[in-house]
Amino acid sequence: MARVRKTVTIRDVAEEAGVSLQTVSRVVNGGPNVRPQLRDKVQAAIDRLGYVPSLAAQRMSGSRSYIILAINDRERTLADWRERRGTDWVDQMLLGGILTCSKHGYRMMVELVDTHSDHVERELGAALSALQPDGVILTPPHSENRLITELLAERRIPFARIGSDAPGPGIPLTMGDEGAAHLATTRLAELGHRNIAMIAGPSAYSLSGWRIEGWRRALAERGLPHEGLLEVGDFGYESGTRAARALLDRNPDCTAIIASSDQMALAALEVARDRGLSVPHDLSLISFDNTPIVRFSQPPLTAIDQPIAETVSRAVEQLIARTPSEGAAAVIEVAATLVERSSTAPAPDRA
Amino acid sequence: MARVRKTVTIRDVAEEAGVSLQTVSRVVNGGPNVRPQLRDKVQAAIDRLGYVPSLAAQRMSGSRSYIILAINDRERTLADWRERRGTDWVDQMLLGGILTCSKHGYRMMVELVDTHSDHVERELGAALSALQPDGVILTPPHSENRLITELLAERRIPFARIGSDAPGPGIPLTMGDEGAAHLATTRLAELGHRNIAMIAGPSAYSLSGWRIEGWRRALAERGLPHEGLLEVGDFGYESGTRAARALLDRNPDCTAIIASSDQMALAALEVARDRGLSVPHDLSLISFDNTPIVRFSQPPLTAIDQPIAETVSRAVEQLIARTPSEGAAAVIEVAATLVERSSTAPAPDRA
DNA sequence: ACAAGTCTTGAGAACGCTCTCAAGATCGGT
DNA sequence: ACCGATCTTGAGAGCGTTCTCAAGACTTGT
Repeated sequence: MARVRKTVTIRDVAEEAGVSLQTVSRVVNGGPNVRPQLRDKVQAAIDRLGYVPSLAAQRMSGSRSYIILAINDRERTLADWRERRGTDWVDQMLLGGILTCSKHGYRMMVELVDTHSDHVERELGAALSALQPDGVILTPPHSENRLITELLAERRIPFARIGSDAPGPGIPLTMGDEGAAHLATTRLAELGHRNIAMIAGPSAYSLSGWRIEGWRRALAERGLPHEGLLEVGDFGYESGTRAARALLDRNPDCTAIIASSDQMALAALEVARDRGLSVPHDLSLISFDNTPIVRFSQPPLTAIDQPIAETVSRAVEQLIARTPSEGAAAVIEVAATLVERSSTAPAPDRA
Repeated sequence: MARVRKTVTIRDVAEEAGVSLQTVSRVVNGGPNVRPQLRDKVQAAIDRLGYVPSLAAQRMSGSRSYIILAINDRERTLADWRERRGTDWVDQMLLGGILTCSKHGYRMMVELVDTHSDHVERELGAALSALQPDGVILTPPHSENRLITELLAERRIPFARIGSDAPGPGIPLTMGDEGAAHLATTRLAELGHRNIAMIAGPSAYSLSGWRIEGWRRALAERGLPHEGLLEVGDFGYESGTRAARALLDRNPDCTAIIASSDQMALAALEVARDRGLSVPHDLSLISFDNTPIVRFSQPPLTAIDQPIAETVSRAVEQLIARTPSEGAAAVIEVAATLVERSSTAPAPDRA
């Protein structure tokens, strides 16, 4: 491959191959109706020159921008990040997206948007105008933000809503939260636990509700109680501490807790330790997320693995396929799985 | 702000304000020589229409692309990510970069490149041609990859080399590895440890060497031994297990270990536990990285905090300032700090 | 062998922006 | 007031690509 001094343009290739710009463009984009012989000749010139089309120019000429924009909550992301909180949400999502994007010749960009501000519309609008992405991926808690979904629908930009199953524009994807909570609860019930508590996430997240539902359903199926066994946190460590304390104070018989985030679970673990409760001997713990921090705690936590990367990957594929997003797309569900480690054990005997 | 149906272009603004395109462009780019009165009028039109210049078009017209490209090692990143290994390198780097970029109106993109393949040049070349970034950030182990740095220099794209202090094109930035290792070692020596071991990283990373140097220097300053106290790992958990075992087998008197990554340190912690050694009572541990996993282990680990975000942020700023990268830039060093937790204690008495 | 397609190729405009350069307006010094 | 210098504004070209549309080369059916 020849060393390149100046940017190689489609014009250089056309000249090199002795054809018109249009023909080169056709070859590059795999267009039909090009004689095989000519196609080879052009391809050879492309390889020889190391030509790669400029994204900017492609975008300019009215075709796609080949960019997928992923929207994250700025506030939360930054807090997690600055304090090294241990959420690998961005990691998972970005890498899951990047991989799938690049497989299709797309690129992924991350945008942090502040949900609470009333600038949302402006911030997002600016990003959309500047980037003109071919698709947008919304993550909780943006997924069901009216302002955002409407803006996107209005601009006719295909978008995916992760963690939302509501009808409306955009492709909805969920990670099976109801089922996962049901699974975790059932697993604990099978181990003999009868007072299974839940530390839920904030109600602004739909998935918080789904998880509560799954937990309730499993409990109801077995005639187990749920009164007084629910606490709400904000996914953060401190809120987990508060919730676990309240739960344990109120329910001396509680032998199992499901936490809606790894951090809250770790906080519960700490609370248990403080009170001389052994995990899993006296108290079983299951967390949601399965981020890396949960593998190295003592004991390592049993956790529901949220298939973030896989979900984002699916979202990207949907967007690239450009499903005619109009007409209520069916909800895509990527199932979460239970990763058993050492924080769960049969309920202690105390007949 | 008016609801936008079609993309607002600079032309719309010009019309709205009754001026020429050029004038709008000047106002947008803060150009000089525009009468305040006119400037206000144009600005009003911009706000009214919600105009935001298209990145693609800006790039096309020969100005900057407003894109900074961050290059990461594909293999390593993907392994870490798939197995949820707990490196928050990408997170830190991306977010540190995004924040600083957006502060200056730039965007950051992440590219995963495979160092080992001989396609490096092609892969990277393609990314550069497609994106035409205004600057590139190289992370270890790419920072000193000749093929890459030469390609970048040749294309006259300003770039930063993180974790490299070698002379040559590109802005070198380091995180004070030598000093950090020296600091950690000294701290342990002050606690009375006399046999302080190090589990280093692979030699392909310059920082591995720097850390060894810092450790050696601190040891030498106090007349402490280093023979047989060095093991090399690959930053991964398993290699840490191997190294810790070898170290402890060979040096029964070893009471402190510095590991060149959190995962290797956690592995050492596990090895200690297996052998009935209490951390920090029998064995002190200090790790490099300070990723979130290290806060929730038992005990939480004392660690050298690598200021990745800050470093990337500095790199971005340098690139945007477009220092005439020619002419050996001075090495920029962002100092690492020691975060003391509970894995370090005075050396056990065994006179 | 001829009209009526179908393939293949190319010419030229268009995308939204910034650059260069020139023209008109304003200013300062004598 | 007058002339050159400086400010302010605008017209037009050009960036690298794809789109539309038309022209020429080949087929095919009768």
